[in-house]
Amino acid sequence: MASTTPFRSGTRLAEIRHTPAQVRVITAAFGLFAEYGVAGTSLQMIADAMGVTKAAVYHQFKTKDEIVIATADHELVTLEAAVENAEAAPSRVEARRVLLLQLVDFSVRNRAQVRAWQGDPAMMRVLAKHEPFSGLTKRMFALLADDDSDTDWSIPAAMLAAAITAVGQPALAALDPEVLRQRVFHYACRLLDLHD
Amino acid sequence: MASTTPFRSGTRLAEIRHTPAQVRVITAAFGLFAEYGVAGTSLQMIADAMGVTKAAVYHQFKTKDEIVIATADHELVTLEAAVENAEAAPSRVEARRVLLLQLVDFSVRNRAQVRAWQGDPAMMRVLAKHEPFSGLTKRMFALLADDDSDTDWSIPAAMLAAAITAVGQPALAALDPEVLRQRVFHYACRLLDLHD
DNA sequence: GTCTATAATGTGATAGAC
DNA sequence: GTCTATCACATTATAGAC
Repeated sequence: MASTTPFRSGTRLAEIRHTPAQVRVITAAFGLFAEYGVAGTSLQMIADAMGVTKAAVYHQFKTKDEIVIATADHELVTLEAAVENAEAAPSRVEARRVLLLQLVDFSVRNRAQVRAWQGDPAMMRVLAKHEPFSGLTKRMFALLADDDSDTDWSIPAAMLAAAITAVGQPALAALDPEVLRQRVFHYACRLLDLHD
Repeated sequence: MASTTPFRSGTRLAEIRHTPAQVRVITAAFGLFAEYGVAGTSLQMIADAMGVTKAAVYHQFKTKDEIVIATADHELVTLEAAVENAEAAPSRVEARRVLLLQLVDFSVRNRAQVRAWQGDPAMMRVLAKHEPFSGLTKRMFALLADDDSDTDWSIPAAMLAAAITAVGQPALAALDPEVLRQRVFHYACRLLDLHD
């Protein structure tokens, strides 16, 4: 039976079990969400992309919202690992550096998906009610704002998050990933007044 | 620089005639687009927000895409004015400064709308095929990149555009507009290595 | 300009056969 | 797990009355 789960501070680990069939739905759905938005993606489009019928998709997830949450959880695993790496850093300055590097790396590797992920109202509506997401956001914010000064970090943090996801813009699609990684990291450091 | 401005080749002025009834549709639609996204907003929702029926909305615009384009044009008038003000500046440094100030001011005044405007895939799909928008984007980019160095401005320009629209994030909703304006401008200048 | 009525299609979702 | 078939409802869109 389910005894008291060893989750630390209410934040559940995003290590959720998904069957291979569910992962296929998640992969197809996430790509379509990035291209057409959550509201602009129908179950029929997901089924067509997988080469199956709507009912087959419904056998894996009971509702469309469950698919949205599952795609989010699937990505949150990577973000959670990045945050945990940063939290394990020896100093606060180093922790910020590690977090930034990993956020940039994560965004560059996903590009368009990351941009849609934070821009879509329908996606944000479900993520706002999703504890693992809000918990991760708080931990990231704490890492960024944890310094001696009495600066209000809410504005630069919000601008940083938005600026990093700019890697998904069509105008930058042709750029080499390594160049993009380095230069986005450089400008992100400048935004936060860090040395890179 | 201001003397050589007869360059309106193909770029139509966004002074498009809209009847009062059409403006009422545009206003209602744009608010809903910001909250639910374009794909997540139905004609029924627009009609309900206006207190009329669907057919009354259809009488003003033949298709949903026409409503999307009309809302864009309605906002582009303000952006166009900002670009023209910047282009009329006496120097390149001053032109950039004027453009930045007006972009920030415009974004703060609209907040959530601006964020949805550039984040929604459905909105971007119609704007990409819309010449007045791509023309304005090119003129803004030219103002930002117009300097002596051989720097590639595509990355910081994309990050800047995204960072400015961060003013629409829910976490910053409670902040005083004037504070938001000043601090976003400050960080935007830092991103571009300008003095503010 | 706004209404009622309706067409044609797409939507999320369910039931039951294989 | 996937399929066919179907449901109730919402969607874009049209036609014609007031």
